[in-house]
Amino acid sequence: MSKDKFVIIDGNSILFRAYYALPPFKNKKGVFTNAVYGFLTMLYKIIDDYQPKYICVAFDPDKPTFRHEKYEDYKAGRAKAPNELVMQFGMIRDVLDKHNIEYLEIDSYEADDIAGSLANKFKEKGIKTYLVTSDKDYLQLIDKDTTVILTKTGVTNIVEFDENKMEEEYGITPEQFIDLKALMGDSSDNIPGVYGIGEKTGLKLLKKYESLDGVYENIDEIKGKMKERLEKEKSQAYLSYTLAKIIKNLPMDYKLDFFKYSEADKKELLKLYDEYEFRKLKDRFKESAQLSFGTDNIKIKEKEKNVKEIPEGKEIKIEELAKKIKEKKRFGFKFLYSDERVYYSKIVYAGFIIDNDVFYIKEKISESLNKMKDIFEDEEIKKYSHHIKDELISLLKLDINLNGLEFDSMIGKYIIDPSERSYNIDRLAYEFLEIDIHDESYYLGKGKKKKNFGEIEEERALKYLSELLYITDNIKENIEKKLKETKMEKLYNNFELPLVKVMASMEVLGFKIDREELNNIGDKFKGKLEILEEVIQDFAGEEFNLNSPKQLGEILFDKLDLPVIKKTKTGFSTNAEVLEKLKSKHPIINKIIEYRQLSKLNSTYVDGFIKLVDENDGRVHSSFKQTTASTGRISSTEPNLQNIPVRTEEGRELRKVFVAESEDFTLLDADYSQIELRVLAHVADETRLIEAFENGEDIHTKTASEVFKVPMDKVTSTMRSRAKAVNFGIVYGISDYGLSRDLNISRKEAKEYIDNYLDYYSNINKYMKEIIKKGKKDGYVETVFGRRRFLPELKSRNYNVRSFGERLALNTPIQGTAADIIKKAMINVYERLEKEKLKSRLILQVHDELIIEVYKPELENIKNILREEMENAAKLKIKLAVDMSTGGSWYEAK
DNA sequence: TATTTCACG
DNA sequence: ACGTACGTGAAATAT
Repeated sequence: MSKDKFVIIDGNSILFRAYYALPPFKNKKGVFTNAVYGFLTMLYKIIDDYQPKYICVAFDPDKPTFRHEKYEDYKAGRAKAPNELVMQFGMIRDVLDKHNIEYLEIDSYEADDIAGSLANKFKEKGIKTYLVTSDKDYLQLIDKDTTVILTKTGVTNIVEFDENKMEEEYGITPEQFIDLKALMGDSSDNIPGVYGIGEKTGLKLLKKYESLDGVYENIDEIKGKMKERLEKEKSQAYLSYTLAKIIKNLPMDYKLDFFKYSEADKKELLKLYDEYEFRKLKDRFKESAQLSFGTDNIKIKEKEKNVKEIPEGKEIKIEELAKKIKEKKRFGFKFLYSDERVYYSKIVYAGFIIDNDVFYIKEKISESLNKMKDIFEDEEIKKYSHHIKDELISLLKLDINLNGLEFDSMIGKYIIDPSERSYNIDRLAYEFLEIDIHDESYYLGKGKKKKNFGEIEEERALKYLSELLYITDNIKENIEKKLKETKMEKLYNNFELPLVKVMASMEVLGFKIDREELNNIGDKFKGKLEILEEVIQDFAGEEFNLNSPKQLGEILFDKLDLPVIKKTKTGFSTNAEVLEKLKSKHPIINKIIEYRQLSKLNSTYVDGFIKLVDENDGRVHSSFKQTTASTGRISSTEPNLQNIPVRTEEGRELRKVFVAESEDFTLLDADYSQIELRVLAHVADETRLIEAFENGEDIHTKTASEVFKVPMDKVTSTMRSRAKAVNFGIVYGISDYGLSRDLNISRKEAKEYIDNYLDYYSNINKYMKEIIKKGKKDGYVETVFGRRRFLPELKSRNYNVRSFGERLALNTPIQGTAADIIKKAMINVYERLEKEKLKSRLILQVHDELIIEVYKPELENIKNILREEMENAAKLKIKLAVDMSTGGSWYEAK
């Protein structure tokens, strides 16, 4: 029989930790909820993992405690809890009430005294007590029936301390922990301790003399400065002891049963979580969802809570559907697919919504859609959907080129807030309509067992389809209104929506791969890897997995005893930077560097790629994502075509496998020259930089000349490359530390470069200060074209988080504006190729670079078009410049 | 699923 | 005293 468990949580400690560990999110009303959320995830984790029979939460009082009376500087210098956190102390009490969990607060004593006393009182009752906190002071309370659960990092990453673990970690008993505190003090509580004694020395003394008393009884054995200090600060040490000692005998008139954890008041709790917008936590208390389909019609709370059901879809004949659409001239639609990768899937169901009526087709879908070709292609008939890129792709495969795209709820919400984790329809339903629907994974499952829409009950699939269409239809107005209010209508209508078509087109077109060449390169890599592996294991004297950083670390730092440069949270760091520094220490290092590089190229770009070449056309059809990057960039997956190697010759070779379709075609590669620096010059209105660009000067040389204060013709190549790093750094939100690390120079030197730079480009200096101020004031920063990104990090009290926010504030308008510009260029190029009925096609974008597969007879024409559209995509204070080149492969065209 | 490493702009 | 360059995605190992 295992003992009943009693969990006591230090409410203040956990809330504090949660508040600082989590991003500062808030609900729609602007109330911060992060600490409450964090506390609850911890509470639920503890409940799930430990199944306690009894629970109590202890809080600190608002007023001074007996420790303040003993020592007036107790906790002095500690910053007052910010209001955003204080509010949450009240909120968590509400939540605990609804859970029927007891909490205690006792005048003039702290939460740890309550915890200590409770644990002590019930010790003899045959229960096991767990104290949950982020405060190490609690370790003194450990005994055979009392365990401390400490937060490690974040909120729910925890570690258990019992007597054994205590011995292991510190080599002292729990009681001795008080003596340790007396010696070393505690800066967070402003407990003084003895000056000059920290954890290491403290532990050493205790292992020798056992206790504070022991230290003083044997004070003559101790020598030198330490003895002096100990003698001088004796009273302070004993005061510290009293302050650090947790009270264990507060009168507690409670029966154990008082703390018994029973049912929560689900209804009330759900109401509260609705207000706080804790969607995930709600699941815990939802009445268990009816899995049998058909019976779980989701009720909708329309604004004024008149309950209404989502319309059920009706099967319809294509002719009838076409008729309805032609009358209405506007419809929403969505397909459900047989595969996650739409390009490779079949349409299982096609759903339509017209005037809130949902229809579907489930048979002969391709045939039916073909009959609607004229409707889909008619610019005058308006279409909308959620994530319509998928439908554009499957229609393109049927040779249907959709026109009249009016709205995409996924893109709309992305524009409103580009930093969301997901833009799934269930989230939008909740946010805009307060409707709870099941998400896709509810129907399909996830992970390895994930099904597709062809494998689940028809009724369930159709239900999801109806919900999706209904929601999309009904949030359209909300989203469009919001876009108007935030002045992002133009960005949405002129950039994002038309871009969807371009993305779909690139995806369907794909990029031709020379498989033979790819295999050859792969064989070459694999041959070299085998040899390297042997050599390395020879050096190591044993066989081990070279791909395991853990095993490699053990070989390098344990076995070969090389100096440890850096540690990760799990062990030794063995990354390229570290290896670079170890190069001279052992011949194995160079081989490992080489192995790493080749192995990366081989696994990611050879083996990974071969799997993704389409058997039918020999091309890779990467999937482009328009709602992933918070800055407005697009991204590419399966395969990622935006990170094909180029920086090393060995990697660059891989670009030889990216070829034009046939002898009749060639590749045209065009990239913007220094687009981010040009954008910087524009937004900062930095005349000196603008002039440098206008004069066609080499921008890095120019920067070097100013930073190092030498004439342009005296700039060395080292100076230029360092200046280049400064230029990049400025765009990223520079710090002397980052620059010094990057250039392998001292921090002082790095700071000098930056100061010189900002001194010369004074408007950039001004801009940097202003954009941060603006971001703080408005809560967001924006690009030249009005794309916004919210930066709650700027208001964080955590220095690191705040600094991160400041760098984002600097970088986002620059990276984002550049993204806006190339998006516009893509749209214009695409539309021109279409309008002029050219055979050449835009097939790829890599952030500042476009690749067109050109029909050779059109080459000169295309070059002109591309240059024209790219250079005129935006009118900045500086002209945009484009470099172009052509070739049969990407390798040659660069 | 998280962590580490490394490919790109 | 602290601990940082901005934005992504994929593969491999460890948990």
